[in-house]
Amino acid sequence: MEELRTRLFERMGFYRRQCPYCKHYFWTLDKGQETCGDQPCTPYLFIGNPPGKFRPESIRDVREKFLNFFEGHGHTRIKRYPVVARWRTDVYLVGASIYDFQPWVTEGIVPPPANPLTLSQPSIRFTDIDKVGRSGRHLTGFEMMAHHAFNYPDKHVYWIDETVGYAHEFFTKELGLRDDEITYKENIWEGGGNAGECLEVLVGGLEVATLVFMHYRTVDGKYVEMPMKIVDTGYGLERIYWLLTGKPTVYDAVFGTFIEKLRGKLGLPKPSDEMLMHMATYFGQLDPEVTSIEKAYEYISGKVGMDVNEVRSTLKAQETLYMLGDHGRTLSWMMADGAIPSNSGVGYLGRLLLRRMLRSMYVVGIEMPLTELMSMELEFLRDDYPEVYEERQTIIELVEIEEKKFRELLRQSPSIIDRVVRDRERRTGKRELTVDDLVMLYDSQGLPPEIVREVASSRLGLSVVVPDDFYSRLAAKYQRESGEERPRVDVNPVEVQDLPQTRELFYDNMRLFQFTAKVLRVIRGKYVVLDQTAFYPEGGGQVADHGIIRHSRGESRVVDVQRVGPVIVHVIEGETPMEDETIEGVVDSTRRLDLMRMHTATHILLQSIRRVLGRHVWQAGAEKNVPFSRLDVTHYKLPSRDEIRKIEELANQMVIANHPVVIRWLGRTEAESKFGVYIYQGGAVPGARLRIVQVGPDDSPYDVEACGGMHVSSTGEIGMIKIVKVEKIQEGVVRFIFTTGRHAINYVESLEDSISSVSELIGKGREDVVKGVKELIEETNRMESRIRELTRKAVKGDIADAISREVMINDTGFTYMEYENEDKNYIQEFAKEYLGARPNTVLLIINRVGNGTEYMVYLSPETAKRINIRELMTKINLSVNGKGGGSTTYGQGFTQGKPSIDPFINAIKAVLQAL
RNA sequence: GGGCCGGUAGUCUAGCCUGGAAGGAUGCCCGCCUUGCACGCGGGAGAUCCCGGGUUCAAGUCCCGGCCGGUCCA
Repeated sequence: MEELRTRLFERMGFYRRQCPYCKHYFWTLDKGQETCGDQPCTPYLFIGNPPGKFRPESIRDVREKFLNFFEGHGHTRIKRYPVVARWRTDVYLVGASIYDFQPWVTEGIVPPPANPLTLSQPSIRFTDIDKVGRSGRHLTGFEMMAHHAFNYPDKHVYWIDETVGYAHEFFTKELGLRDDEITYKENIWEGGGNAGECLEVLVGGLEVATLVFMHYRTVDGKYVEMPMKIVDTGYGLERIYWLLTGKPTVYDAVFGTFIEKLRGKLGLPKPSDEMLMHMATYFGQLDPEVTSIEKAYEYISGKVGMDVNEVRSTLKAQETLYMLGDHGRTLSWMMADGAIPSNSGVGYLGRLLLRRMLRSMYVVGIEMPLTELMSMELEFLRDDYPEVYEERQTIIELVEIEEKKFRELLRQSPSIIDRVVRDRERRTGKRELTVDDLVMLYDSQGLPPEIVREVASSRLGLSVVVPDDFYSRLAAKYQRESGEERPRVDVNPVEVQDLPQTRELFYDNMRLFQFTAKVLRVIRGKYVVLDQTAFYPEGGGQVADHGIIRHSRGESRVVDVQRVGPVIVHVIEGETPMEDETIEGVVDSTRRLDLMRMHTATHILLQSIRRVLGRHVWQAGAEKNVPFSRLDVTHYKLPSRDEIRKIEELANQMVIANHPVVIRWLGRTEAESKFGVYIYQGGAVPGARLRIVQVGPDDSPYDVEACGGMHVSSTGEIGMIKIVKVEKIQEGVVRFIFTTGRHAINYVESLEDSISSVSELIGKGREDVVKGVKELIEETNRMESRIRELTRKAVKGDIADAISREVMINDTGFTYMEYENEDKNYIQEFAKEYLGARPNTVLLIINRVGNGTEYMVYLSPETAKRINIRELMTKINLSVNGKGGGSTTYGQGFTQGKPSIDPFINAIKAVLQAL
């Protein structure tokens, strides 16, 4: 790596040194400085002794100071992006400000919203989640303040000299630090397929900013110079604020008032600043793994001269408070952006945070409901993130649902654990829980080992050893790569890669249903590629067009249309056209117009759902098909009947209003800044220019999305939007099945038909069907109880019958009943009653079914002590050539044909006589 | 997207490994006790054992498929 010499360093006379510990080179004005100034080589120097002259009253002061400074230096301030990265397919969350511009801006395909620009981007990283609350400086959520400059070959903005100059000026002039308090450490930065040299800005042992000079692409592990040179800086807002306050930890600086308020409510002990300082330096420098926590407590206990147990309990509680502050904020950010806790996707990351919070609260014994804690957190966040506070109702409701699930899990945990213990005991004879059991409990039930240990010892008197590396053992279980997507059509891209891109006539005219084209290729007599087509290929959730292709040999039916590489492939049935000939294509226009109605209706419906249910609603998938379409959205519970009605009303108001549907192509950056990332409902859309579909007039559009689909030109064409069914397809995702136009009419008519049929069947007028069905059900109930009564009478009659036949053999009674196709339940009831009345009797029941005979023998428990029913059954089996067996009081067998009852009777009598 | 666990009266749950008449708790109904209520005691009703197929003389239990719920990981 080349040394990063800049004008600033030369002008001011910085020294370049190498750190003896980490071997990194660094620049400093402090002649006596030996180490690089970063953890773990240099201890914190600022705690209790903040550098600089600027003393911010709140974190907002720092943010404003930064943004104002760069605005004053020719940067345009832009709005922050959401934390949920819907414009990207490769990540769920924004982890840095540069994520906002990847890959389209960084690849040079679209221009940035401004150049240079500055912003403060809330970012989320889960990589150091285990250290949050403990290390004193790690957070899952932080704001990355940044200034970016995008240098093109033909347009240079600025590069290293200016960037380092700005940084130094900001820290010295704005924050009032001394020149020699700042160290610049050289390093290499890599990520997201790009790389570049970087300078880490260190103050008082803390990294407060990173200045990245991105100008390589990583290809096969090698660096390839790229045409663009990007200044990618990241200033840690929370860290800088921490530095300027000199508080023991970043959490005290950022979440201080929240934590103290919470501590007050919970009545938890407050650790001394000295304790916190030792904790922060210890954990800060050693970057400990989970295993060395106990040592840390001993070390701190020695340092402050306090009992280790007291230190442990105080600091554990403190860690939890810290972690709650951080996780709560990250969770609020995510949920306000529509990440609903669930078992998959970005929702799982939300649940992970929630579960961690609940688990820690349980371990420390905090009994406050998480909803209450989150309400406090949201009040705390109110001034900095008003847009998050806006969504508090949804957030609290989501937390409540997850908390309920957790409590339910806790409630059931004793019986779940008990079952596993007994299972283990049966298998190995030992009353214990192995590590495998703990893994299984966590993996399949979500029961964390901390809770299992607690429950096992208090409820089952079992001590459980949880290994220190529990969670990493678990991680080892999951090392597998994901499968790739299966192609939708059996044509390999290689087979068509030499062909020119198919001209897409449907984008020129969405109502072009007849066209002529040249056949470029026919593959295996089944797949046809044309030079141009009006057939819409499956995409954006809209299914493919159908129709016919007329050619010299006759007609082919088009049954599917798919994109393969640069071309559109028509899947045909029937006669095959010849290559190079000119054909006539005819799109099934009725079907296509139906699909256009469905597609525009999907946009209207999505917007209506969002307006009724809330801004957390995002499209999670859709299929526009006939006769029914479906739209999956993120929502945390099944909408009520009332909400569904409101959605339907709102959607149909748009239909009736007959608004125009405007389609235009816009540059990506322009579209984003005009309409926001809401436009990415169908997922990330590639390309520099986006096809923007706007429903409603320009002055007040109802819905705007980036979409490649086919649409009607005014909403009135849809005719009607009818929601057919609403179901929860997975945690956090609700599916709306709906229909439009003539299919909606058909649907309503079929409902009418059903009502008519019911009305006819029950012989009541259409207005009285509900009442009529109610009456029928009541009638059925009455009849059921009547049947029960009659059965009881029949049983009594049969009992009398059987008693009259009963004989005594060796002081034991014997009798029998013979039935034809009798109900098993009836036989059981009879036998139960009979033996209740006459316990000393052996009861034989024969039931003739189909072309065979079932035979049953019943004994009371008393009689069963004298007679072994299995032996008895064996004898009967032999005498009638049947099969059967039984338990102690009940035997059951079956034989083909219908032998007389005598062999059954004789076999039993023989056994009784032999007693 | 993948793995694992589960589905038994209105509710909660045992039984499943090792097939043999589906048990308990709670709630409900009736009675006793009580001035009344609560408690207590006695009795009663309440289950297509998620659905479908298979194996078996016999399936809640074993096997296969599906549906639904939970959970962990990506």
